[in-house]
Amino acid sequence: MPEGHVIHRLAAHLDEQFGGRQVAVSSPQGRFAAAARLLNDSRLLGADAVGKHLLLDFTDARTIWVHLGLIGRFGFGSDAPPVKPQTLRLRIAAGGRAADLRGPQWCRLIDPVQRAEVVDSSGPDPLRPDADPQRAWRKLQATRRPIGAALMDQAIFAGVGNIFRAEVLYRHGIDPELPSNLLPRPVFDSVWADLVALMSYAVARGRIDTVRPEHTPEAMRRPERVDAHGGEVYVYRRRGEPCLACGTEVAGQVMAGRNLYWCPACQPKAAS
DNA sequence: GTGATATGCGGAT
DNA sequence: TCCGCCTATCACT
Repeated sequence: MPEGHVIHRLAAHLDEQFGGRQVAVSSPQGRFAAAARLLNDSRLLGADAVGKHLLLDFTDARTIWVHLGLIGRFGFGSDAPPVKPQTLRLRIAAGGRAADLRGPQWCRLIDPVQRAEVVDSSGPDPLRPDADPQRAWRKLQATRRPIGAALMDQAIFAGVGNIFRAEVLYRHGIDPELPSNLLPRPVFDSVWADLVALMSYAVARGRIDTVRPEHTPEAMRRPERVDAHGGEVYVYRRRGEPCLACGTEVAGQVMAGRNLYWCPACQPKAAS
């Protein structure tokens, strides 16, 4: 489920439901049991998101560091006995409500030093008001790696994932193979502003929409047409389908270990 | 039932 | 560049 917008929504929701409250912490699955016992009945001070990292701060300088990975997810419901306890890594409950974490890549108890390391190792996060895009710009200047790979690097663009990578490149007509250090500064500024806008919208709406009104086919406006990832997109997972703007077949290729999609006509190679 | 796939990442090769 | 990991879902037999 997770690009940065999902984590920011989770942080806000957890904060709203459990922030400032004494909470029951458990690990029905057992894999987080020792830490859960330590935290049980203590107070959750707040939840914060940095890129794809979710940080749950408790009293006594204890923090739960959650990274959902590819398949992790939080579910919210009552604190009735869980349906599949064998996969329930972490439950946080108070007032009859529970937040259930399953399948995370990491769920660890960390101290303030480790917490600072998580924050410091992240690049600027377009969803955070304190983000400094200049840090991303400097890193791009120092590498010839394709911009399509750099966008997946959490030390450069924290919170950007495979959907936003494909979509922001498409919306700016950028060839994914373009070396990062050849990206013109005005284009970078525009990409950053677009990430802020697209990701903020995704936080607010709980889905990713990137298609401009003039490119939205009538058939796509119907709710039932909404894609499995939960929104309307130009190229993500549309390999072989016609580009919404020009009709060219959307291309697909693995880059940085993940499937990348783009339109060869709208995102042409730079003339050499 | 089986296998492929998924908005991710670290470690081995 | 490949592999393993964590879990759920969906297209197949």
